[in-house]
Amino acid sequence: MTVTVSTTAVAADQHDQEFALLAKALGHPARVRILRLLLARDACYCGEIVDELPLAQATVSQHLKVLREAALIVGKIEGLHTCYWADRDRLGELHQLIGGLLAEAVDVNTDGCT
Amino acid sequence: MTVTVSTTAVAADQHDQEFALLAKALGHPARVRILRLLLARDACYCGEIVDELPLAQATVSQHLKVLREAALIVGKIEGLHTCYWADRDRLGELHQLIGGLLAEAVDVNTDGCT
DNA sequence: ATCGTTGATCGCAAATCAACGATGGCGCAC
DNA sequence: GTGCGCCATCGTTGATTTGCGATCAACGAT
Repeated sequence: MTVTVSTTAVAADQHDQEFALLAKALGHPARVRILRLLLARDACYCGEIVDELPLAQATVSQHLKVLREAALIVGKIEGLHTCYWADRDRLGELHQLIGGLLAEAVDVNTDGCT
Repeated sequence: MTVTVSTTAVAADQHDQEFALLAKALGHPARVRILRLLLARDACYCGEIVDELPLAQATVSQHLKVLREAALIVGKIEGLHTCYWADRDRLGELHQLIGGLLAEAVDVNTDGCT
């Protein structure tokens, strides 16, 4: 087991990695749109998502894959259709990560340059 | 002035655009690291950031540019040095955007597929 | 005026991403 | 079995990103 003494540089790096991974997955409007759609609808079929977006089926599938790899959404084959839904907790993780950043040293914001 | 009636599709698109823009800027570990560094230190010179990262000066400068373009950080030339600091409010915007997403329809999370 | 320092920018190479048509697997209907 | 609809994946194209050395502009010091 690794020592969990403090915010080691290594641990922080992994933090950054995780943060970046999540942020990157949401770094494209189409993917934000898809996630919003899934959050609003609780769950829906891939076809509905394709219908909703001005993109080819292959492209949407690609975006879904990126979101899946970031674990922001889950897909389950259901006979003919594939059902997708958002993992709210996973998005919550990103929310918390940012919250953690914002909490770091909240004090004077005036320019301490000079 | 535009009508602010409801969450128009167009407005939502702009929302997604903004969301993606911010997320994309944070979609690289080095940039997360830089932002963390600036948040922790309130403000610091470019050189210090370069020293802190295992990257060449040109690369760091490039990352700083991306963060600047996303308005997540601010840079001010100060004689020889350039002083950078984080815009906490801007990061807060992303935080809120995610919060807004999470708020959308918080109910049954069981699979409504079948 | 000529350095040395700082940091932004240019230009290049490698890697990755975005979008799409085409293909293929899989399940259902016949 | 054959055919069809759904969707993941492959392969290709063009655009963007990443990382870096080299260069350049601005500035302070000599």
